[in-house]
Amino acid sequence: MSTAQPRPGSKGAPGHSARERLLEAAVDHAAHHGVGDLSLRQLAAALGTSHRMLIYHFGSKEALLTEIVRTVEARQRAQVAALAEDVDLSSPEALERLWAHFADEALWPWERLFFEVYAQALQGRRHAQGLLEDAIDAWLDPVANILVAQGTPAAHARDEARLMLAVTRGMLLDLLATGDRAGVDAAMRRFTARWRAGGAG
Amino acid sequence: MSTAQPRPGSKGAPGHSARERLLEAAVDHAAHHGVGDLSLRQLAAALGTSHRMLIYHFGSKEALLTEIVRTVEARQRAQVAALAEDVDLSSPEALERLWAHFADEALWPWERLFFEVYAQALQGRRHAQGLLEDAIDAWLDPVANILVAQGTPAAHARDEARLMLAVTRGMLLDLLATGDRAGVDAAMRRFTARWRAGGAG
DNA sequence: TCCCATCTGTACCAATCGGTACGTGTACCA
DNA sequence: TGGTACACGTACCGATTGGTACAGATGGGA
Repeated sequence: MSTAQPRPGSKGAPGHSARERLLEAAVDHAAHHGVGDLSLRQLAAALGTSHRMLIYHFGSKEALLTEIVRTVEARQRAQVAALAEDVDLSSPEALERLWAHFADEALWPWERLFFEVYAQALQGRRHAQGLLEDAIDAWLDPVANILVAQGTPAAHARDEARLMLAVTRGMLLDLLATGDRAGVDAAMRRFTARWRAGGAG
Repeated sequence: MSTAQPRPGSKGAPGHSARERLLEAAVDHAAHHGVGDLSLRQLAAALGTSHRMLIYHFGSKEALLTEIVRTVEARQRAQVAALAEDVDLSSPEALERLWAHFADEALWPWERLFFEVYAQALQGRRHAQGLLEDAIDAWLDPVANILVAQGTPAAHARDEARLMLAVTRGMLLDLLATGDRAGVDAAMRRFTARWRAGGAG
């Protein structure tokens, strides 16, 4: 059964190859159903293909999971870069604006997936290690730059960035568990207000 | 359909029943090997028994996992209660003392397990839901009490507790991923120092 | 002594898993 | 026209899974 998708075998459009279409759909499925109890057959059925095709295009389940993790990671990084351009970093409300972005309910499936893969990586699962390596380090410089633009002395910027990262992720864990946006926002305000008052220390 | 569940505790020594001994060993095994790819046979082999016994004592794999989660949760809560008694809450170094406790490498396996189960709960896994319900709420009052003893106005205590919880968990995520105790401690110091300076706001 | 409840292991079951063998259809190139 | 490389599905494989059937222990009360 061929779907109504564009050229299945066209070599001229590598950006829309069958493999890339499958990967995109697989990542989306992973975001909404998790990756912990994923089987090739279930995934293939959800994508309208057979598990044989997943093996064919990705080699193995492990390789497919690795690719999914890499894709999620790349999207996250692209998002940070985009945010750094969209938001006026020197604005006093920049931090609130950034938090409002990450707390948006539309991103929850992706954040759930992030924490799930993160936890799997902490337990030594091979396919998740890629995310673990960059989970902290890749964020420190971009966040530090934002903080410097906010007036933080460069000498403390990386420590402050590490703190900011921890606060954001801890708050997201709370938000995803409770769904209590108002309560989490109130707690976050305690942090940003104090940060702005004594940030130059 | 359903096997006849043996009611535990009918014996005279419930504290040392075979079931409790198995559960304790299973929890310990879960802390060191994770719970994501756990099979009854592998677990039974590690505990020196057969998977038949795990089914016999706990009814099903799902029920065993639920019990493991409940045990981990109970231990955590007992730990908080013990800490609140051990540490002089009005001491200026109380927060540092508490953080030093949670950051201790001996607890890392338990914290890895906590985050793994937490993430599974966020993905809807039934056996993990118990932990999710109390992951935030059960901690707010104890932590708020500590903060009040530190001088935080009661009006802000719960918001501050929520923030403190998020910072601690975010920092633990960093620590478990990087193992960089010094770096994480430095970031944490940025938080506690500012908290002490402007905590009464 | 017999009985019954608790506990444990062996052998087995159907289901599902990741992965493979093999045949087919199709688009492009010569 | 024939060839070839890719894309795809059906049917199957051995291994492993959670769970069950059943047979043996063991020990305390009658």
